Amino acid sequence: MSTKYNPSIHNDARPNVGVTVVPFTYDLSACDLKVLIYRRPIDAEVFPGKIALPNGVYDRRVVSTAEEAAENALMDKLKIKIPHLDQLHTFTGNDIDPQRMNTINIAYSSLLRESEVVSFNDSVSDLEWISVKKLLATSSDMYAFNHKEVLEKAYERICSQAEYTPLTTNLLPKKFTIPDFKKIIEVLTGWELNNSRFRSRIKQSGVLKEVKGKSNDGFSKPAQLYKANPNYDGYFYPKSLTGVK
Amino acid sequence: MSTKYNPSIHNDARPNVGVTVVPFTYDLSACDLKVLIYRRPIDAEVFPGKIALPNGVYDRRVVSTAEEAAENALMDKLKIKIPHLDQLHTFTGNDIDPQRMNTINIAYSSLLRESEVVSFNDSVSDLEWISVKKLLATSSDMYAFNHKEVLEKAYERICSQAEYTPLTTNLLPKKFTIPDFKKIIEVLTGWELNNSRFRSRIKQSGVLKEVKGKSNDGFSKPAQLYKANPNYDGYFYPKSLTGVK
DNA sequence: GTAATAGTGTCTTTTAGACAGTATCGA
DNA sequence: TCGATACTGTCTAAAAGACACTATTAC
Repeated sequence: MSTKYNPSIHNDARPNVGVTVVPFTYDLSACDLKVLIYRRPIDAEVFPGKIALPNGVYDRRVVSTAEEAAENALMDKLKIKIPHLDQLHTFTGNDIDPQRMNTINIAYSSLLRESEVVSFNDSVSDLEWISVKKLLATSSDMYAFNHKEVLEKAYERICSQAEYTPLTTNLLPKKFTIPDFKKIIEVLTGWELNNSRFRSRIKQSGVLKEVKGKSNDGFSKPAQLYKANPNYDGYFYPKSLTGVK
Repeated sequence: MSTKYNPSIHNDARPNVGVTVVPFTYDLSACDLKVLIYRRPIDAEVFPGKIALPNGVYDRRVVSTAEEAAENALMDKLKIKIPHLDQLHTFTGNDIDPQRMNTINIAYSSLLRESEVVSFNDSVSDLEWISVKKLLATSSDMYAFNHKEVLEKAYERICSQAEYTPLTTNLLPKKFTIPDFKKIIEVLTGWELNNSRFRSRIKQSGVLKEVKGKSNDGFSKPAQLYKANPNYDGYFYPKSLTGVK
């Protein structure tokens, strides 16, 4: 690292670098977490027809950060400009690419609101929002690259974060109800939450802010709308998010 | 990523890739977290004389994973074979290297036992174990590359993990006392822990295993020795590690 | 004996858990 | 009115917090 930069000397040492994005959204009516995948073209030279997550090459002539490369990969698929991106993990090794290139794969997860992305479902035929639970039941050789491993890690992370951060509010509409918020945590953690506890914790912590308006599903009591408190920093009621029994 | 691998075509796109390791140890008698740094040579072409963390180039001809490159970087400095490595973050951009090369820096933290590394303190003159708190008070232009940023992130992570995982046991001797364990958590979190609570949690959780023998400092009651329970998985008493007042 | 730190017990306060009960909508 | 879900209150159980007390070492 201390030698002067000389492209012709250094190029040969350099590994192939790519980015992968795991775009999540949450289907509020089905209470199900979904991920965006595409099918590799039938005539692709590697992994034809396999399931893949949005990805791209990190080309230093085109981008200057990996976040930029990840944004471009999402943009390619969804035409979304400023997605919420979290760096997940950097995978390295010879077994990511079938040609056994020594590859570096910088993976991101992205939490998206259903309303912002769902319209693209039908228009592009190789794209699909698919239930994460269903997809994870699929054998890893149905996936391109190491994408099952990436998805597993991203899913594990999001479920774990649902326990102690309000990050999942990024998957809900901007205005949502407490039952919505409660439900998504229950879905991701597998717990059943105590209702009155949950509500008092929200009040105490200030994690949500009440906004004007009520939900109305047309056949039960309307619920107060809230938004995520943008100034809230830190854990979401550290630990008291324990389940019923 | 779908095009066949051809080095001559792809090389030009590839960024410079390096690894950085943040090696931590804990000075039990001073109750102080330390980090291993070296001074860049005076005649180095970049950052001469600056403070740097162990680092190295990721050369795809030499290593096949980033972990391997990180192990080599530590090995260079400390002759340690199998260090405990955690992937921290991957930094990317044009501002890591002064020549404004587009660089990818995969950073790791490493938790080391004092007994295993301290002997190298004196032998190599450009190496130094230095108090993290003191070092972080130093302006970022005393550091090489983005190494202050890397150190800050690693320190933040280790302090946060001290709250809810038993990871800090990797910084203690293999056999240690409950007061030792309590103290390191107090130092890293800045809390003062309730003694009887702390002990009952350790019993309940099974995070430690009692071993034969007692400590003896020569002037107070000897304390029972414990080791980290290798089968313990998950959080260390999720969240009940709250402080005194 | 004292100083010093290890380790336990016990009481009070806080928080979680269970669940009954009230509120507000559509039909 | 009823069915459905939102929301509140109250009692009990469990865990945290404060702190006094006992234990074991060197001197």
